[in-house]
Amino acid sequence: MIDYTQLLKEYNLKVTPQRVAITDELYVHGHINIDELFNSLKIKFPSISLATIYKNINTMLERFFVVEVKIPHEKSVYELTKELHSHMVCKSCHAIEDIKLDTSILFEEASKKSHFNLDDISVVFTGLCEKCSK
Amino acid sequence: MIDYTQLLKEYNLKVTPQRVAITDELYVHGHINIDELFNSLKIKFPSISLATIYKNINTMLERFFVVEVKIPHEKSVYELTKELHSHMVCKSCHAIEDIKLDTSILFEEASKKSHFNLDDISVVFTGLCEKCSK
DNA sequence: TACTTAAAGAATAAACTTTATCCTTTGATA
DNA sequence: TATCAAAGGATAAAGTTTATTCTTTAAGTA
Repeated sequence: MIDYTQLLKEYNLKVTPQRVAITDELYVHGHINIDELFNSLKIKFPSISLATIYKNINTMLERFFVVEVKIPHEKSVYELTKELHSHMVCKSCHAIEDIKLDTSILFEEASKKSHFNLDDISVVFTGLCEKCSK
Repeated sequence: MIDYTQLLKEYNLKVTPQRVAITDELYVHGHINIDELFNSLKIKFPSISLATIYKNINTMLERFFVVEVKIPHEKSVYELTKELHSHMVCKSCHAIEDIKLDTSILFEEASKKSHFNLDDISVVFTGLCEKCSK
């Protein structure tokens, strides 16, 4: 497992074994929901409390160490903060993949057509992944 | 109030006063969450049950009469099904506005860059509305 | 227009999800 | 190594959503 000590410290998060494990799960899976995270962590920490998962995810959200991704018809998932990207979700197997796209044109179009002062965009595609397309 | 009888019937939804009122709220507000809907309906139907709101929203979702919109950092809102459009959310007053954009370029880019078979897109912008920008 | 029936509404309980509380343990700093 | 704020675990409490039961009603039909 990668050493996430430095990364956690950069976000002013005290380095605990549970947090390191959460970070690793997020890193390995890319996107994970609360239940999956709880079940994964229980392997390493059989006595871990669900409250610990919630508390950690919440403080990690506060510090912008992680980001919540809201997906149509799915439970929210969490991912490590990284540069702006979009998501694709498979309707069949529920796999989630990142994709880097140039959203600037859409951003400009929206800014021009509306009176909003926009500063962020969230794009989620739905469809079938390669495996499920066959 | 507009007569929503025909519209409800087209979606095979039995026409009840509560459903007409829900439809009207959705039409008037554009986007509304469960709490707001419950509180609005209580004015007309003081004895309405929260379960009625949930049951109706769920059957309306099943029949594709309404759609759930998931917005970063906000409660889910519901809207009447209409042609494809995007959303803008104000970080300050939480107002939500529809905007019609050409997402085909983005759609094509994602289809080309990935191995997903994409069929839907959800775009949500965040920023400040006109009033809150001042 | 009255009759019949499946579906909807209201009240309430139950299930599920998230947060709060309390006490113990531990990581970070000196 | 000692100190202390913060984190973890157990559990209760709060909040959200669904299920159950019974009553009422919309919609089709005679």
